[in-house]
Amino acid sequence: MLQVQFIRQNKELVLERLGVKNFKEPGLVEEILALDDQRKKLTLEYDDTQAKVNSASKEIGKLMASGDKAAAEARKQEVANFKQALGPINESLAATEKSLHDTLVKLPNLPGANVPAGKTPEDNVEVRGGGAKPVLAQGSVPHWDLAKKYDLIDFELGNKITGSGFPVYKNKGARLQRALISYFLDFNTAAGYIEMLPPYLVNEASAYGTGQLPDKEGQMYFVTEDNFYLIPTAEVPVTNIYRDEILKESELPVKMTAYTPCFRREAGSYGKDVRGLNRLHQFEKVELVQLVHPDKSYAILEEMVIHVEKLIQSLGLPYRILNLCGGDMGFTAAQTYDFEVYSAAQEKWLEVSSVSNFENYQTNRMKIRYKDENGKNQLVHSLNGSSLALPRILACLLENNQTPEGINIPEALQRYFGSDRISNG
RNA sequence: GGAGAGAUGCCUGAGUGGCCGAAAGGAACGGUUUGCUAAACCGUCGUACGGGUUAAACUGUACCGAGGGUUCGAAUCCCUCUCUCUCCGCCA
Repeated sequence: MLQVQFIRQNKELVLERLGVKNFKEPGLVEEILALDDQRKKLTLEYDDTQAKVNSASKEIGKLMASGDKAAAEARKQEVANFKQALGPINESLAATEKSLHDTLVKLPNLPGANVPAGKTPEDNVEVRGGGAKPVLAQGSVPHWDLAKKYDLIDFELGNKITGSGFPVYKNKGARLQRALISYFLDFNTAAGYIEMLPPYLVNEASAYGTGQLPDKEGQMYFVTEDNFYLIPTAEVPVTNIYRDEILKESELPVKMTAYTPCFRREAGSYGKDVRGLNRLHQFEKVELVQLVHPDKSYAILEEMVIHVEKLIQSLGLPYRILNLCGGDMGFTAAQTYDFEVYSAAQEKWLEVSSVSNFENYQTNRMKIRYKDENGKNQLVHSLNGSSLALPRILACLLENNQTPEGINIPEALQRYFGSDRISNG
C-alpha cells in the first residue's frame, strides 16, 4: 500500500497517476487524508491523557511509600476520571485506524513515469521483439495434439486424478519440464540470483504481504483445516522471506530465484483460451525476486527485462515485450513488462513472463526496510518477474519446433534434456 | 495423535507489581592504538506513531508472541488464542 505521508505530500501527483491507472474511486484520496487527520487528533488526545495517568500513577507510588494515604487516594480518584475519558477516545482511535487502513488498502499502486496511458490490452506498447516466426510444414498441429502424438502430456488422466487444469506430464514431457526448470535456475544463479526452495503453502500474513489478500482470495486455493493458502506464484513465499526485516544498505540488492509449482483457481477462465497448456490450475514456474535500493529499482527493472529476454532468446522462440498501459497493469505494480512468445500452430501470442517493479507498495505492507546512511529506516523497492512460466513455453517449443521427424530441442536445453529431439522412433 | 516446557531487543540471556524500554555478555557499527592482522580501549547500538524544529536538540505514547482482564500502576498476576521446542507414537 501507499504511505499516507507520501499521499499527503503529493496529493496532486497521486490523483494524476491514479488517473493513468483508470482508478475509479479517486475520492478515496481525500477520505484517507481526512481519516489520517482524525487519527492524529485522536492520537494526540489519547497520548496526553495517558501521560497524565502515567505521571499520577508514579506519584501514587511515592505517596504510598511515604505513608500519605489521603493524598494517594485523591490521586487515585483523578486517575479514575482520566481513565473514564480514555475509553471512548481509544475506541474511536481504533475505529479510525481501522478505516484508514481499510481505505488505504483499496488504493492501487501508482503507475511509474514510463507507463503508457490506456485502458485495455490494445493500449499496451510493444517495446521490442525478436526471433522469427517459424514457417510450419503442412500438417503441423497445436501442442495438445503433439502432446498426444508423442505421449508427453495426458490431460484426460489429470481430469481423472484431480480435475481439469491439472495435466499429467509423462515420459519426455515430464523430462522436458525438469530440463526447463534446471536450465532456468542455472541461468538465473549464473546471473547472481540466490536459489531458494520455499514452502508451497503460506499463511495469511504472507498472502497479505504481497497483496493477494485482502481482495483476491478467490484466486487462491485455501486449506481450511490449517488456514494456509496454496501459492499462486513463488513471489509470495520468496518476497516474504524478508518480511519485517531491516537490511543493511550494503546487503542490497537481494536477488533470489525459486522454482515452485503455482496454483490458481482462475475462476473466470473459459473458451478456447483454456485449451491445452494455455491456462492451468497447477503449473510450474521459475521466479525472480529482487529487493533493491529505491533509487535503483527502475534501472534494475530494465536489467531484469534484459535477463528474461536473453533467456527467451536462448530458447530460440519468437517473442515480443510489452510495456503495459495503466489500465492493464496489476493492482500492486508500478510498472510491468509482459513477455509474450508466439505459438506458431495456435497462431497466438502467449504471455510467459511478467516483470514488475512494485516500488514500495509491497514492502510497505511487509515492512521490508534498509538502514540508510543517516541511520533512518527506509522501505526498499521490490521487483519480480517470471523466468519463466513453463506450460506456455512448452507449448511454443512443441509447436514451433515440430517437424515431420519429430520435435527439435533447442541447443541450450539439450544437455539438460539429454537429447536433441523428441520422436517416436 | 499423547505428554511436557517455553515465547524478552540482531543473538544468548537476566528480570515475579512502581527505581524496566528493559541488566549482562556477544555480534554489529564508529573511533583510538597498530607496519599488517589480531588483541585492547572508548563510544554508538530497538521499532512505530505523535508533538516540536528549517533541520536537529528535546519531548509524549505504545510495544517484552497476540488479544482480553485485575490494579492507581503489569515484561512481571489472571484468562483465551497462536506459535516454537523436547519426549513418545506414526511416517517420507
